[in-house]
Amino acid sequence: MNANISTRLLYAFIALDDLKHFTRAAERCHTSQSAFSVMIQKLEAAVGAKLFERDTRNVTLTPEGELFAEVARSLVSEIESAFDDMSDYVARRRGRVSVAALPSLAANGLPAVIAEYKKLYPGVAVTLYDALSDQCLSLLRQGKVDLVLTAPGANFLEFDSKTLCSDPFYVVCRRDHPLAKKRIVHVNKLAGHEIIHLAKSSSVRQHVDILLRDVQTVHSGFEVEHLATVAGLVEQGLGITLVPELTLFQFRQLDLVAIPLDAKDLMRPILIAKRKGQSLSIAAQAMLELIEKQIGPTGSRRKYQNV
Amino acid sequence: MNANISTRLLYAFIALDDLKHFTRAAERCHTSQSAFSVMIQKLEAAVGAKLFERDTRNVTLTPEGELFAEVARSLVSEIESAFDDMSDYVARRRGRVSVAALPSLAANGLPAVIAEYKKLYPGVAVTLYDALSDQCLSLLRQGKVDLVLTAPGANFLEFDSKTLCSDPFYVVCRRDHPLAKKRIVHVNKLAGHEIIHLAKSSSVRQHVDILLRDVQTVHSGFEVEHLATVAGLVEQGLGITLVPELTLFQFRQLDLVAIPLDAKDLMRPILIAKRKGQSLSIAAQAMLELIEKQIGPTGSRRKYQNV
DNA sequence: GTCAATTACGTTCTCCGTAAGGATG
DNA sequence: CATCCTTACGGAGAACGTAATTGAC
Repeated sequence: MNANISTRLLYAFIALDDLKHFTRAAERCHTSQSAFSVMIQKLEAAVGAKLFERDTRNVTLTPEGELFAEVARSLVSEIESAFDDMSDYVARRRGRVSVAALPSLAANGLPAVIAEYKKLYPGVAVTLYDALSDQCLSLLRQGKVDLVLTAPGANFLEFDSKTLCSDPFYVVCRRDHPLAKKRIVHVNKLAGHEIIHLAKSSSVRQHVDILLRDVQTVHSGFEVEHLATVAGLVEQGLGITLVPELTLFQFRQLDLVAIPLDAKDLMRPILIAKRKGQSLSIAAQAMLELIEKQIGPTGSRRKYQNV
Repeated sequence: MNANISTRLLYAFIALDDLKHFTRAAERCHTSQSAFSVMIQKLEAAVGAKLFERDTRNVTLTPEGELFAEVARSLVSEIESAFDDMSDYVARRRGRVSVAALPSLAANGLPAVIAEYKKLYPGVAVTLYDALSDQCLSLLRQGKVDLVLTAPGANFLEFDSKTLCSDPFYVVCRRDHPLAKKRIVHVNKLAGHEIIHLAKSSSVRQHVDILLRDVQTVHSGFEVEHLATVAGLVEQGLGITLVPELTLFQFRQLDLVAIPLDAKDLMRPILIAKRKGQSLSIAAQAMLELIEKQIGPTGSRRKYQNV
């Protein structure tokens, strides 16, 4: 008794059980009647028992056939539902994607992408974490998220990553500030100005420090955690600040001006990362592709220029 | 996505999931590694998704692969248990046989057969009905029993039947009866004797009437239902009786003598019958064969001669 | 350079369909 | 004699194994 059954045999059996007629059952199975006859014989050999009592007139189940009929029908339905299930995942009718992103990206670029994604694949559950870079990467390491959008820190070799876009820096100041009228500001022009900083741990600050390495600016004494705080401080005229484009939304509503910084070579790269050597689920792959398409390397400056 | 999967593919998948190594998994599946590689590709095509992430060093499941792993393992275990189940039936380790028989056969020949059967196939449940011929056949018609052991009545063409043995008639009388000393009695010698009869509806009586068609016997006036009653009456010297060999056990214990009747051509045939055009279960087939072997046409006279 | 999966390719074998055979009512 | 399952047989396609190739460490 060799249990190497294919689903075709099970379908053949069920067809014959339903129709009790070789010729018609063969038709249902899209095969010739002789081939069908052989298939039934094969199945009987595999099972080790005669399953149908047949002469040229009648086809009936043997007692073992009746037993097998239950088995076969339940197996087929299990197989079908299993495959339907798989097919749902493959077709992204079901599934799950988890993305972690820096708050700036989570608030700014991603919602549109996620909205589009949900429109395309309404059955897929999308989870979004907004967290600082380290936390994002920790989530990725733990397998809690499929994708991470962040600015590069140390140890990026641990992951498969790809630059999505480069986030250029802007000077943000009050409308009545001397710089406010400029169309573009060179880094050197920042000398002597009071700068409101973010905390040293932030990735933005690290870039700013590099930008201002050779410029003699004045430290305002403020090192705050949140951009909203920075915005408040700037609005009160306590200084100006340097932030990447993707965070400019934090300064909207206020009477502030954002001026592109002329330091094209020193932009904050935005990376998308996934676990190394581990492939993405089909749902996650689709998310990755959509993110790459929508937050590609092109066109981001234009979009967010007006604060 | 074509769901025509064979169990071999599932086993291949599971082997690779277990071993994470094509070469070793191929060995477990008794196939070459190249064939195995193709099998996995086939499975992936059938499922419609890449199931393993592999390079020459590492083999890991993709997210879809993990999903499929659950599916595959559960399917395989279902298939295996289903086939094991069938195989139990085929090997008569499990099953059910129901037999209906005339009380004389149920009490006499069958218990030994059933005991032997239970010894051979302890897992098969055996049910025995002892009933009169009509009831037996009714049970068979309803499908409540697989086999019937009875003496032929009308309408036996309705069933597939086969003569098992012929049940010769005996004269039963008291030890002090004139016939008691005979080694064999010819029908003619019964003339003038008082006969205790069974009811007209019994198959035994119908045969007796034929036997005695041309013999002038005296009717004792008794027409009773049960052989035990006949036995009691005979023991009290109220007459003699004619019964087939298989009922003689009813007269044991009593001080009676059974003498073979010299009427070889007029024996009660015992038939075994099953439903027409419906094959027996494997368990029932085995029972039929055992019955034929043990209650065959030979040797029955010897066995029951001494009352 | 070695180990391991994939691809190439020729052989074998299985499977299918046409057609003949045989049984049944 | 008509129906319809089984068997026979030849060809097409699939699967397999050997061996060459590619790729990773």
